[in-house]
Amino acid sequence: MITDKITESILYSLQQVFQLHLKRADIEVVQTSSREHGDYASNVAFRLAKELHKSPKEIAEELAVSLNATGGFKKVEAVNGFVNFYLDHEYFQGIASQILKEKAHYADLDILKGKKVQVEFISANPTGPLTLANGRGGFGGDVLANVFSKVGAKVEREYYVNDGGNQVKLLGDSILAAAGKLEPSDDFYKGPYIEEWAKDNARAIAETKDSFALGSIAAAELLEKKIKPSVSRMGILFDQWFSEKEMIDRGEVDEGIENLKKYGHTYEKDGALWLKTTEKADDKDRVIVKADGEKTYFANDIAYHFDKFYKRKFDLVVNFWGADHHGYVGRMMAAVALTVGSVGTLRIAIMQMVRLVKDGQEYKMSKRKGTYVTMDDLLELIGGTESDASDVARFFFLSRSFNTHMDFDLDLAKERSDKNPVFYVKYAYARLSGILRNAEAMKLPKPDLSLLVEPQETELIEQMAQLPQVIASIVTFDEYPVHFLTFYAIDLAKKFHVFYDKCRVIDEENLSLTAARIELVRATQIVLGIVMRDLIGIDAPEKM
RNA sequence: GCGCCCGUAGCUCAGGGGAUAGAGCAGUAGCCUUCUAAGCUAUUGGUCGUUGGUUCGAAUCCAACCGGGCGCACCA
Repeated sequence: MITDKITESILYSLQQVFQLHLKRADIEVVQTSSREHGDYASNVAFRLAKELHKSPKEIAEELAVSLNATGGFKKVEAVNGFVNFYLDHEYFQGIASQILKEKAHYADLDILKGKKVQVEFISANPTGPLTLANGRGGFGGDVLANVFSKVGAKVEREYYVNDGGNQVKLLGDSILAAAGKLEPSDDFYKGPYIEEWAKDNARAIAETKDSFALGSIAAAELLEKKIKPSVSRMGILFDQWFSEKEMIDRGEVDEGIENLKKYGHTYEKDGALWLKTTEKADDKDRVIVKADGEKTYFANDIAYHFDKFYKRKFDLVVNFWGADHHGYVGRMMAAVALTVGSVGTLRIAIMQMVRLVKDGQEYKMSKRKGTYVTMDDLLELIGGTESDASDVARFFFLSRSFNTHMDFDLDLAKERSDKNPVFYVKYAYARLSGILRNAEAMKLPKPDLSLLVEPQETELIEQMAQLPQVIASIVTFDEYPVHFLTFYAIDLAKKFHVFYDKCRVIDEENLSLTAARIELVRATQIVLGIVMRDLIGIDAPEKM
């Protein structure tokens, strides 16, 4: 990457001018926000002012002299203590030919090369349809998995199906209540799908002995007929649907508890079995076997994570959880820290809540009360083809940081097809493709990229040169900011639209320039294609 | 009470110690005999919740406070 090259040059000059031997990590080089400060800049002079007993201004100026002599840049300038680097056209032309050569492998990195990585997301209880909150986690997890692949990991997408706990019994009770065989309760799930199922399955209700068994039948059906189709509509393909119930039946929970006991991580108190999570920074110890002999959900979850790390040997596991479960993070991390050690790493990404706004008012969602908006509702509301609707939703959810409490305006969802920037990006791709179609039949000379010297051309290439950095920061930053991708896509589309406006590509009078610009268009199509299809996961249309 | 997250343009949101704080939408004024105007250009709009602190430099880091969301089970 270019920043590495600049860093090396700075290190060399520091050695020459000040006899300073620093490490790469000590030097910061960033892309400038404005062209008048060059292409890249470093603040190294500020950092060294104290140590060298000189003003940043002086240091920067001396460095600039040295860098101009030795660095191989078009120009290096010292401005008020900043050292600004100007790159020459050859650098940008080089990036363009690199993209043309590497094609879909452009910006492939090896940060997680060969690592076995799992992303577990959505994992909504099979007691009802997917909601908007599931949409946020769904798209986020799917895209993070894409990014992991791009940096060399072997990735698996997993949906944890909670089909073994009390919520299944609750589902059974809810159905019995809907069928009039049980007193209704506030705790029960409500919603049209409960009523429907109760009506369509009178026989099963009559014949099935207990509510857990009944709930199991309903849960299995909800999973197949509601959840899986929604997931597929969202364009998500899971490698694994991991059943909690089957894990329990295999005896993994009992095995896990025995191991916890064996290694001294537990103790008994008040008739219950406790895990010493406080040893790993949890607020309090947690019960894993209740006084009545029942295992807690936490016990199952520990076994589940044993399965991930010991049975399936993932190096890195990322769980996507809603903010309403953030209180659970401490004990889960503690349990893994206590038992997994350096075998693997667990990371938990927390999605903040999605707040629905309807007619300017907050619309309260509750699965229990049956007031919620499903992913299917949303996709239908957005309209258009199924794949368009999914792309709009995907792009919208991915345009916010996970930390942001999102407002989702349902009234706007309908119009969003015109206003969502996803179409801006798609239009850029369609334009690129159109130009290439129009040029297909032309007889062009061998392209000479050194003809690409217009500022719009350089800026377009520079934007493409950023992609590796963007991808690297997503996997490096703690919160996995996949929303960088949608912002990047918009920026790239913008640079292209500007180029399109200022630089005519197909020009019968100037075939050599046409040939060079066609190459640039090809490169842009490659990069935008990577971002849209391989990373964000939306369709890149050749025509609109 | 304790913990996590948020407070930035009229609205929805970016901004992970640097130069003049940005984008989309909304508003205003322009640009189609030329590769797709789903586009481009110009422009209006800000006490970055408040007050202190750290720093050469703070929207960004720290502390306190004010607002808002979500959690604090031998539920899942």
